[in-house]
Amino acid sequence: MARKESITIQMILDTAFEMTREEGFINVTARKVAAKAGCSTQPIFRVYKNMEELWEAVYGRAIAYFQDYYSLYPRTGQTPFSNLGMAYIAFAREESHLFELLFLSQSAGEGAHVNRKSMYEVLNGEEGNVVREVTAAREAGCTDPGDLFTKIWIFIHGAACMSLTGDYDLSDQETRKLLEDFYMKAR
Amino acid sequence: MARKESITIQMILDTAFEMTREEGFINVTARKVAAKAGCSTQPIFRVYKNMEELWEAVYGRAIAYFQDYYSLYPRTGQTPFSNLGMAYIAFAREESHLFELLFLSQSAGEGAHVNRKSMYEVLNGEEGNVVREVTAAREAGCTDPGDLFTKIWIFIHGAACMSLTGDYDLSDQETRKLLEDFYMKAR
DNA sequence: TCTGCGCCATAACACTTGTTATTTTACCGT
DNA sequence: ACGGTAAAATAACAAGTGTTATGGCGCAGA
Repeated sequence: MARKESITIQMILDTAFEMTREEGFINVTARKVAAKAGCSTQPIFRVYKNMEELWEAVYGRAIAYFQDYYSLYPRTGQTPFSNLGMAYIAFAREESHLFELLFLSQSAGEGAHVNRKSMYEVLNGEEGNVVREVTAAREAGCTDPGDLFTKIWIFIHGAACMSLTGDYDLSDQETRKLLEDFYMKAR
Repeated sequence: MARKESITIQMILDTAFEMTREEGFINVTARKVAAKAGCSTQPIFRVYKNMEELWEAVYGRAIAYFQDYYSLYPRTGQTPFSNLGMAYIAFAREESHLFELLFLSQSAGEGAHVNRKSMYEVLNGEEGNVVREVTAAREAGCTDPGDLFTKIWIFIHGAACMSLTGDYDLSDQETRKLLEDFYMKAR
């Protein structure tokens, strides 16, 4: 009946996502994606209405990528909080373009941006999680868990953003010590 | 001898800087600057070799702007650290585009980017400054001042970056309390 | 007043962007 | 084998970028 499709939506999304990882969101243009995928720009606009739709798909893929990254990151710290911090900071260092896209760009869509509140909810579903940790700390007569999580988030977000601009030079060991020390004092 | 200059380098730089403040660095193009300055693009390339040179001038102006902002910010806190934090966070909130340019963009030039170390040096020349504060804390038997400044910087930088994406909703009073509480525990 | 130099505006060039029209090409059903 | 049809390639359009060539025009010196 008709010609068989040779460039799938998966190939295009994979290519665009990989380019976002390596070169940053700003460099994901129709022609560059096409060149890297080894085709013309036409298949892109067959499977996506326009570039914005592709960018949104890349954004969704980035969220999933971070969740995988976080869940697979080795838990070497003594507390859920330090493990979260270690993973978050490492993600900013190793996947700076994805970190920028997810946690630093003021996105156009309303509920699209990943922030403190959405992270709190995500972590709530996790086993041995940070939220339970801060709640337990509250019952032990410490700070309000909401406040504590905010303080925690400010700190690890700060370190992560510094690592993004190359302004964070602490080793993993030093970071772990710093985080655990911070948690003990902050709660 | 010749026609008198009507568009000065000051007019162009002023316009470009104001556009960076309001619309962000990315929107500062030759034609847009010219339109806002009420002239053609020609005067721009008379006083600046190319756009990159103008952007560097804007960057320099942004640094000076931040220094003014910081030095004029009211000192309502009880410690130099909390005053630094209040000013830094307010700057990120009120001048988000300038903050992004100065503290979040990985600049091309080597020594151009403002970071923890350069801030440490700037603050060192200040009266009643943060550096002296952390040094005094050390003599009182507390943490190493370098470490303490790093911790301080991580925290205020984190809050500032959150405020950039609208993910920081604490009032000035709450912020001040948070910072002073953090400093007392961290040192 | 005139002349010439240099400022400024207009227009153009070369390039990149998203997007779309047109044409070629390959496949599946007949 | 052959047509039709959808996919893919080619090419084009409109808009926007930095930058440069061209030409008018206004002001200082004569």
